Amino acid sequence: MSRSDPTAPVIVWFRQDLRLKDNPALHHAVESGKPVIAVFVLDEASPDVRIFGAAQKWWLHHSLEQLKEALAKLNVQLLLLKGPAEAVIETLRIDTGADTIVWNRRYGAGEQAVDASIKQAFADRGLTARSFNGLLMHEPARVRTGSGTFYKVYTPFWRKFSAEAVVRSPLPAPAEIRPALHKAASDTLKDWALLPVSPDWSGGINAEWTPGELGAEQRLETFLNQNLGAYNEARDRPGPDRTSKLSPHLRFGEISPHTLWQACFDGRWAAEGLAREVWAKELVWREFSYHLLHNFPGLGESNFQNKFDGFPWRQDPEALRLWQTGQTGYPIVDAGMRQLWQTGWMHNRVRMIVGSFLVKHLMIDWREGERWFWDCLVDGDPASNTASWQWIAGTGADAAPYFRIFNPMMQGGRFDRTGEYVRQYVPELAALPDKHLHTPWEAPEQALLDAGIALGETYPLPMVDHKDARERALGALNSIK
DNA sequence: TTTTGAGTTGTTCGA
DNA sequence: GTCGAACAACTCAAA
Repeated sequence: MSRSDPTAPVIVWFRQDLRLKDNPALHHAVESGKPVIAVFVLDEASPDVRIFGAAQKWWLHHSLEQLKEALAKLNVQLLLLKGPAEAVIETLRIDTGADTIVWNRRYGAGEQAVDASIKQAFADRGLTARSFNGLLMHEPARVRTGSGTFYKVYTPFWRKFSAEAVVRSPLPAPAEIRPALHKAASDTLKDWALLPVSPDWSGGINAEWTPGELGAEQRLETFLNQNLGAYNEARDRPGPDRTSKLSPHLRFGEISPHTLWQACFDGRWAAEGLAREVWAKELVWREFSYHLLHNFPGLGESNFQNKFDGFPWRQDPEALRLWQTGQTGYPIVDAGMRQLWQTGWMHNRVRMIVGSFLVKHLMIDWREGERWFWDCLVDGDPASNTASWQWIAGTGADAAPYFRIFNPMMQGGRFDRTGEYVRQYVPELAALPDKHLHTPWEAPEQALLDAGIALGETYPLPMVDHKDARERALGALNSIK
């Protein structure tokens, strides 16, 4: 049992929970009546800890700025410290005389090892370290099948999740916080240089997003008012985008899944039951990804199905580069990759199309795709990104059947029929009529001329033939059966 | 223990 | 154009 000195401060360690509302660790600290120290640690030094991708760093900068401001209004300074978390926290503990630390749990293997080590260090000194669940609606270790194993298939996981319905009401933001008096030093955001310079590629991202708790709430409100009602039918079309676009806010914990779950079933917003259920299922997909990550810690590095360990991935840096830069010659693929580059985000339907293209058409290792997404996505999530790449690659849990190879022309025609999406992100094709937009290489010469397109010059020819690539992939997949 | 039904998101081919 | 079957066989999860 730990002693508790009411005058000794409590450290609130912010991580993937950059918010004041529905923050269990913060809530607990405030309720304890102890003086509060708020800290965020930029840890790029502990072993096996995932380092933020470039787009996430942009987001993190702005999100921390918002959190810092919100805490300042409550007279609390957000300390910014850089270094291996265990050493940083230990120094902070000594400098401030804190006898307690609280945080909301995270689920990557390296991150959990750091947390366990800090917990132990506090316990060894008779001090208190308490963790809470703030990132997920369920604990990944707690949801179990009838036989006590973890779920590997989504649908039964979903059934179990909905049956248990353990979702709690969100906690309020603290009205006031008792700040701790201390002399601990803090870095500034500028010191961390999280924003891109020379070149500053953040213009498109800046225009698209408003990081921070307030931005998250606004995004949610817009979604509930405008798009929840037709979510089930509209969410699959990338242009115009009718998804919630809450993923980066969730990734940084600016809004809690409990808050979203409650909003999803709140009768104040008009929606059919089906629309609510479809959106709820998306929220639970995120939970499922964390369930997989927790129970299979190598999710980001190793094939979930180890029979893929012998798969003949191709090394092809030039093909990878064409995919990354949106120069494959398949308009829907290129539109997606350019949306990613410009805005730090890609519509989910298009993520599947470009993922399938990289893995099946180009036969490039899904880990290359995961890495690129991780660097470019503002919502790059250690669980969702890895689980989804494994899913599309067919290496994952509940994998797509091997013969499910997306046809970019067909997908484009079905989900971007009027070409709104392709025209926005591949403007060099904008003047092409709808019927040729997803197959410019089949357009009559005159149509190309009229549209000002010279294939191979102003827009590339397809880098691979669909039929050939499909057969190659099927053959390779056949070889590892 | 054994059995049984089912499994996010697709494509192609031939009638 | 639309439709249904074929594309494999396997693993999972619950009964």
